[in-house]
Amino acid sequence: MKYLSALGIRNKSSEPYRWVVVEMNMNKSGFSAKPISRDFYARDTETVAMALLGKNLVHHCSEGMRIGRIVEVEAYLGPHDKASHSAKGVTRRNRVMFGPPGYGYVYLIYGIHHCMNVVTEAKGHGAAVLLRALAPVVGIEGRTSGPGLLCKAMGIDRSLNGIDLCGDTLYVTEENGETFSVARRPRIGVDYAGKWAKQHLRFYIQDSPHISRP
DNA sequence: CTCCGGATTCGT
DNA sequence: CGAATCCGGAGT
Repeated sequence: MKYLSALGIRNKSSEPYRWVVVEMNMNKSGFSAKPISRDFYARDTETVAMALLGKNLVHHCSEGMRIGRIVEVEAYLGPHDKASHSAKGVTRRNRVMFGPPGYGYVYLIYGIHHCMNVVTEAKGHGAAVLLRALAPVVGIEGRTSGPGLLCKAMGIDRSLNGIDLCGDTLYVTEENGETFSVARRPRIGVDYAGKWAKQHLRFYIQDSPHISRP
């Protein structure tokens, strides 16, 4: 059963509400928005990366529903991309990247932080898009700019590695927001990757105040 | 088994 | 700029 629902949103009690209209349906957690389809992910990785900008990431976790609008991502193209985890071939850690599209690849970095990716392209390709920053929408506490902080604010950790993003727990939804310009820059923290470090595979919403780095 | 370093963040 | 802190991947 589907509903159109208007959510009143404010991040601080001193701010006015703004209203967001979303298509929702019932699931085990109560209300949820509709996940985008697997076909969306089964495309060229740069295309998926840019298309993710402006969409909402939704997580129904034990503390309730959390939603953030995706404002910054990085594309990791496959085994030929020396900055990608998949450049080392299939391993225990990265095997989700080589699986079918539309699944979450979540790993621990520097022993402290989690990073969340969405798997793209056909099964076996080994590509993904890293989610780097969100704008808070619903249920978010703390900062959301930077891949580790994004995961912390959304309640995402390695227990969600391999999760089906076409399911009803963690997924991406359409958002009817304002139009925006997309900026391209080199990816962050991949200086070891030679010429691949120079490729402009980081995408973000121009002028968003929630970008992790300019 | 040991060793090295990382798609980061925070505090100095 | 260095510490935190753990695990994956490579080498012995």
